[in-house]
Amino acid sequence: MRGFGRGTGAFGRRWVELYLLLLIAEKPSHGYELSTRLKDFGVMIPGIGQMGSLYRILSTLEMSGLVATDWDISEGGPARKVYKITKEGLSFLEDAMESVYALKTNIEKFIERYEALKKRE
Amino acid sequence: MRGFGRGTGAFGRRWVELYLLLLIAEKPSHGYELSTRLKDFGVMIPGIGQMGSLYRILSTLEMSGLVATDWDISEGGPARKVYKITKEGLSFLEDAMESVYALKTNIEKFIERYEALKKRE
DNA sequence: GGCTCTTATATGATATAAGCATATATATAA
DNA sequence: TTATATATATGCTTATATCATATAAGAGCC
Repeated sequence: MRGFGRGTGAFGRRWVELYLLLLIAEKPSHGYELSTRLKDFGVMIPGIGQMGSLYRILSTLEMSGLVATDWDISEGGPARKVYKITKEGLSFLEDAMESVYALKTNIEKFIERYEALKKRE
Repeated sequence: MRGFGRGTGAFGRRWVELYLLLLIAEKPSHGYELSTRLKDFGVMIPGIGQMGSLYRILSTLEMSGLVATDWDISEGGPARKVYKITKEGLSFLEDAMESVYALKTNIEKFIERYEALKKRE
């Protein structure tokens, strides 16, 4: 059993997809930039330790029509594939927020119960 | 891409392990009972839709020494494999709480940023 | 020019986990 | 005797995560 919050298995794939959708909705970005913006959230996310996974997740988002892409060659250096949110992506995110709120409640319940357990000892 | 909070991919495996450790720490239980106690948390958890996955996760917890088991044949009906937390399990849970608190902060940040995005539109 | 570093995207191979079906078995209720 | 609830467990297939590697542009250095 591996640890938590140390880059392996901290979240599930679905959550990473939501994080990416939010980041892209805030501002269109390319994959490499998204990896650094993800780190700013402060909790390690699975499949992101290695860039390969991130690109694969972005591909699935693109294939399912939640994001669209443009190649940006204006900056010099290697070409950048810039992801932007679609209407479908925004409404998917909106629908998914229900689960995010539920998760928050859930985590709070978890903490509450853990602390009750601690007191009991 | 499948949905969230509908039994598929809502959490990661590592979180399920934590939930199970907390439940078992609160009260020793057998697998079948744990599946119903998990549902009481209100958010669907991956690998738990089907009982098979739950038993496999419990096996890994047992193999790694975080829980110990006893067979209970006192109640009638099929024998029950009762899981109880070990010292190692408790200290693992304690260490992991750091990640749980971080997740809470993280989710709050997510919600905050989503709501800021909504206002901007 | 050749060397290394950072930025940037992507795929191959393998290990782990999730999801679905199924097997086994005891007791109770209809 | 048939069905239902309880109870544990494994086989198989697909999906995901992890690790390694390939490709390539530009920048800085010597």
